[in-house]
Amino acid sequence: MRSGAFASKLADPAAIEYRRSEFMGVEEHLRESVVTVLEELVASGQLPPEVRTAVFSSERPKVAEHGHVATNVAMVLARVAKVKPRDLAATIQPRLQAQPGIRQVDIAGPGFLNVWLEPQVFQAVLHEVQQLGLGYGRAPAATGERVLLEFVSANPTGPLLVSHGRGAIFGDAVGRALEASGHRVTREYYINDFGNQVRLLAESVRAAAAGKDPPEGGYGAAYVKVLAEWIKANASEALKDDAPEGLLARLCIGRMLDGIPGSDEVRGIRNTLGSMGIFFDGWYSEESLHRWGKVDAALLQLRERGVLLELEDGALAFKTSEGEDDKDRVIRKNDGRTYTYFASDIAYHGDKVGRGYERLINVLGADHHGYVARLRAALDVFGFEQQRFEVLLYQLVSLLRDGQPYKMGKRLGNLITIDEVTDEIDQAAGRKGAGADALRYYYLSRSSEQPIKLDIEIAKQQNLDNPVFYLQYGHARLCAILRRAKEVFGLEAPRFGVAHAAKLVHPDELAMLQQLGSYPRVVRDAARERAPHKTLFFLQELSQQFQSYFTRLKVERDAILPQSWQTSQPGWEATWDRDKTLARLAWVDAIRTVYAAGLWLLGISAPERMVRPSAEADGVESDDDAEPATS
RNA sequence: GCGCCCGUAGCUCAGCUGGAUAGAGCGUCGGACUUCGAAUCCGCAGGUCGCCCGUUCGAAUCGGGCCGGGCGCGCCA
Repeated sequence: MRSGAFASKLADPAAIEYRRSEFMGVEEHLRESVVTVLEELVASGQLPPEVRTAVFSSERPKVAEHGHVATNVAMVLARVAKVKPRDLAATIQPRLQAQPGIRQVDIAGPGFLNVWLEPQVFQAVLHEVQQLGLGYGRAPAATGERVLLEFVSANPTGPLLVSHGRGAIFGDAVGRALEASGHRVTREYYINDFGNQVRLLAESVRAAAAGKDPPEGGYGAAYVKVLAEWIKANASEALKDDAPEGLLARLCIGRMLDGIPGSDEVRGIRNTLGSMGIFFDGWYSEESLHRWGKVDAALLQLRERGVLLELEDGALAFKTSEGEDDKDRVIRKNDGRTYTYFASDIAYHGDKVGRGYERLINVLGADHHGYVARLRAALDVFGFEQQRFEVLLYQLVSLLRDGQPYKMGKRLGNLITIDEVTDEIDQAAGRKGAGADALRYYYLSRSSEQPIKLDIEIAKQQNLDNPVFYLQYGHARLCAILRRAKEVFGLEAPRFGVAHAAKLVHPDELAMLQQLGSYPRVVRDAARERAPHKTLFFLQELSQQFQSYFTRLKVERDAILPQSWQTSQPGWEATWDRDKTLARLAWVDAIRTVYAAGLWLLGISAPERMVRPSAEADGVESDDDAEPATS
């Protein structure tokens, strides 16, 4: 089951087949070669069969002098083989060197095997990328688990705030990563449209419509007044004293979700998410759980399981303390009829189980950590295996303003919404969607386990030197080369041909092919570890490699496309290596393909052109410059 | 007090299923434009990987203990 253990794969023929069909790049070429050599040594009795249990590395060394790829196999096997690492390395070395595609093998340090490969091994990556196009790196679709991914689920009693953005973006990126590794993902937003907060919103709107202050604990931000105006104009009957119970609340929630046309304050949660490329398959209403009797039904199951406890004061509790939780949790208050949110959540998760998913994933902010044990207890009652339930906690976003802690409050009227931040960046960058890209990049450039400090002012204004534009620029630049090739020289990237590929011999070109070859592994790891930031760091590195190469070519008086200093010479075409240009175009196109695939996994757009902003011209009052508090 | 997360360059962060000389961006300083897109590239400087023990050929990485910070421990959601 452990990936990396060649033994388990050899033991299972099907696993071998799977592995062979799974392209894993240059490192995997060495891994296979090592396995072949070890099998030879086992067969000839020079190594005990136990070496098959070993887990060894095959990776690109940090320094170029250590080869294209290196493995620690001799060090790992030394103990079980009862030989010194360097002696074992010496046994493996000549046989490994004889394997196809391997040019040279050195023994180094405590027993590393440093390996240099033939160019064909790298060039094969180009073939693979061309074959699969944007599907490169992705597992076959719909071969994995059926997953229910619940995220955001923010209270619809207000617009989505920048802090909600992290959960939304992280959850969406996890969903994309899971899909890329073959899982079938259903995205769901649980709407808390029931209970006290909703009632408070309705009362606050009623008060605002009458020109009064909100009730104790109510909502006082600007959007409440906008809601009140809309209700007055479009559904004033809901404000009457004899209006049906809950009508006003339903109208308010409806507007918070779908927005009020033309209003910046109430743009609608669905629209906010949609503008960031985040779409849900389901919007599950808490209120409907009650309306359809699912809460009562769930509690009946709990009662039958004997996990309910009547408290002395009339309240009803779930004996969650029999599990991991540290105390029992009340599900019906001591008035004997009011359910807590936990009652709804029990029913909701019971419903999820009933829908037959193989895996349930909840994305929650770290402040909900204490809630996990409760959910596990509930899922236990419904017979759902704990291993198939995951809670992904992301650490919180703390807001700063000009370096000082910034407290948001629903009554303070100082809410910073996602829309507000993305709008400002859109405007500064002169492109709709730039803000969403920037926010996505910012949140995905940190591990979910890392707390984030977000400075509002910098988030809104510091945008032209935002690293997201570096990535996008890299992509646009690749597109520009391909565009120019076609428009000026009538050349298009050719299909893979061995003769063309053989023209790719520049060390940087081979190194980048190696990098492209590791992309499928990055996708797999990002999905398996629920760590989309790994994809982002991969792309960052890819971009750096290319831009560095591109400048280096210039220094070396070389170029992908013929330059004016060449074409201005009469008869220049006689000395032009046209096949090399074609090979490089194919190579550029492969990089662009992986680039676009990776950006898609992050939900960041991959523009083919970027309009360069006039740097200082509109420089957002740049006199109080720099003070790089954040990022 | 208990639980989870974090502590790596001046700042923001990667690296953590143990591997060779710990990386990137921003910032500082110095270089590279005849632009296949310079929103770029190259270089210099910058580190007790919070501290202490332990595990072993080898620890930023694993285990234990401390120190410091964030969050949680509601009949709120």
